[in-house]
Amino acid sequence: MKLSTRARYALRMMMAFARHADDEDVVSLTEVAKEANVSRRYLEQLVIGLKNSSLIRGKSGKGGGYALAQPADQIKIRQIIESAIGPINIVECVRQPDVCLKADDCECRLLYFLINNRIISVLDNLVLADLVSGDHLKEMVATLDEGFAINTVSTGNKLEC
Amino acid sequence: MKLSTRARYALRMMMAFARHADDEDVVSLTEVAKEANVSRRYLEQLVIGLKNSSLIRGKSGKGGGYALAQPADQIKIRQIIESAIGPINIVECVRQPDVCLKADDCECRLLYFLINNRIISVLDNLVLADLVSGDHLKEMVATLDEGFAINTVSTGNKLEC
DNA sequence: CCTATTCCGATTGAAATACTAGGAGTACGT
DNA sequence: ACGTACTCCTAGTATTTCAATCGGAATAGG
Repeated sequence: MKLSTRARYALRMMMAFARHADDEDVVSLTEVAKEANVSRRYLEQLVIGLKNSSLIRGKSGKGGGYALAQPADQIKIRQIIESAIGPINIVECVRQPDVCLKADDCECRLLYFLINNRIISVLDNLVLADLVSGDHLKEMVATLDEGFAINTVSTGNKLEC
Repeated sequence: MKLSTRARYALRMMMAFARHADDEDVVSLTEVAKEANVSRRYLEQLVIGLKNSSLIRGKSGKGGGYALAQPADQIKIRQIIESAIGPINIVECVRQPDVCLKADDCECRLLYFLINNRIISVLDNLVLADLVSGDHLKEMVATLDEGFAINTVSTGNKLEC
């Protein structure tokens, strides 16, 4: 039940492209990789998905790189994540009932379906711009119940998120 | 982003125990394994977590087995799943900000925190009894948006869910 | 023509997951 | 007392997924 690095790096990259959206210029993966302290080679293969989903456009050759293909407030977080790890689908049977004999009358599947939809609905209702500015997110977190208070004490030294 | 077999088998087992809750009797893993078409040996190690969380009680020796330790309407789905796979935590930094240097000011973490809470809130608001009867679940699914309609055509021959 | 980049696929390495197996301890029935 | 059918505990293996590396072709700017 973990979100893979593929998804997390994709988000980070998109945030980097969004921050440079003012420049007409593209941003090279070498830059992004340095900034995020991640292997450029790895980002190279993740970025392909983003491009195939038309979220960014690439420019080859020297001085090349990537830039957002759409405004940051029109790119849903879901699109970014799904372009990195495929359709959100916590259990196979949710989207592909044909993998399971009992799928059409399975209580568990209803549960899985609900969970899946909750996840999708968060990701559908947030856009890249929200992630860059953070204000909207902070509001949403603030409206949560007491028991769900976010812990903000960080004492570590690695960079993980 | 998949729900592991550990979690799914744990749910299936709990459903089996819940169905026999009328009998004062316990249900053996041999039976459950046969019913669910899964290795008994594997279930044996999954069931330990359920027992340690006091969701079920075990009875050793011949004629032994397991039974719910609480009424099915007081066991949250979250308890079952967390006893199988540990605390719901889609990214490390959500619960343990100390793994990341930037955790206390990270937009991504806010996003991960929101997703995590959505998942937890579904699992907290459903109980084992809901899973056994299915009515409550069907209601909840029915209230979802059009776009989220559940597909119920099953043509497969395996048992996956 | 040199260099910095995107672009594409294959391969390796590491870690998590799924499952198997051995065997000790416990209780019931005969 | 003995066989049987369980729980219970731990170790090991096999499989799959994930993360990351690598080689190299194509593209474009200077």
